[in-house]
Amino acid sequence: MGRQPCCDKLGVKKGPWTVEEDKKLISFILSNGQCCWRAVPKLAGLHRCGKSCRLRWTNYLRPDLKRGLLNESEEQLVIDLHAHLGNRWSKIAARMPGRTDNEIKNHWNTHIKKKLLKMGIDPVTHKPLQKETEVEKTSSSSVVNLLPQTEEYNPSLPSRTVYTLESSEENSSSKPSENFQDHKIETFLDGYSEDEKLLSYLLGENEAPLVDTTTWELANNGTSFNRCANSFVSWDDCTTWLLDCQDFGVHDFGLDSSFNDVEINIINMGSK
DNA sequence: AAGAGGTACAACCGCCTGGAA
DNA sequence: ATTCCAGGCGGTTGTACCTCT
Repeated sequence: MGRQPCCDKLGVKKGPWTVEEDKKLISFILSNGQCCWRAVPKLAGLHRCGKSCRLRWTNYLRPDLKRGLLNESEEQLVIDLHAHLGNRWSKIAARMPGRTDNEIKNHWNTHIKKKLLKMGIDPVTHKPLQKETEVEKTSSSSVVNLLPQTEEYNPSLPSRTVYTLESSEENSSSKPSENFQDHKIETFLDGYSEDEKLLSYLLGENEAPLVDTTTWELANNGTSFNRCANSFVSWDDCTTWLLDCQDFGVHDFGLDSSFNDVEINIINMGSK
């Protein structure tokens, strides 16, 4: 007996979400909060699987998402977290407010993995690739000095992966030098200090204060829904339709003056 | 200008887990 | 103790977009 599908496959729409569908989903979540995803499509008037709705919300529509490419500091944090946690993207994402597991996973697979390989670092073990190391030994290149010096894994201490990523431009146009190495380490340490707090939670089972006030201050200062200004290119009119929220009920919740209040509402709903 | 190949990322699939009955 | 189910997770796929030739 096979597992029962999460929803009736017949009549369930697949593929990219339309603006109309997004509107419906947002409207529903704002009105009812996040509960019982299986019921959401029906109640929200969507011909989608509940799972699909949850994914769309958590990965794309949530107001606290940052959007846009990960910056250097974030990339570095991902690498460090990955060194400790492996492919546990949700755990990694939990340490990076505003980022989703899917986003981090995609970024890892498309950017970071390649960069590490290019640097002769095994993206799985975070150690120098065997082949590369041997080659480097014989060629006496200084690049070998830039390979990660990951400490022995110790559950009580966060180890550091001491290398930094270099851009492909850097990689292709400049030869490694001592200065370059220093710069890389400096860059890493700069980024690391910001992330020290988060990293301190890495190896313990105690959860970090994942959603801290700063995360939501982001929402409060009006930047959380500006994804169109960053990279949310598919919604040319994203602000327009948000302003049109009154058409689908935001009015009813006294949220028509400011979407930041809506976001705060979501926080409250989520914390219930 | 057009086709081929590469890249980025949204979305889907199927398995796993934990809680409720 | 067992079964069922919703939600969560990680791997993979599909496709739009970009770059190169």
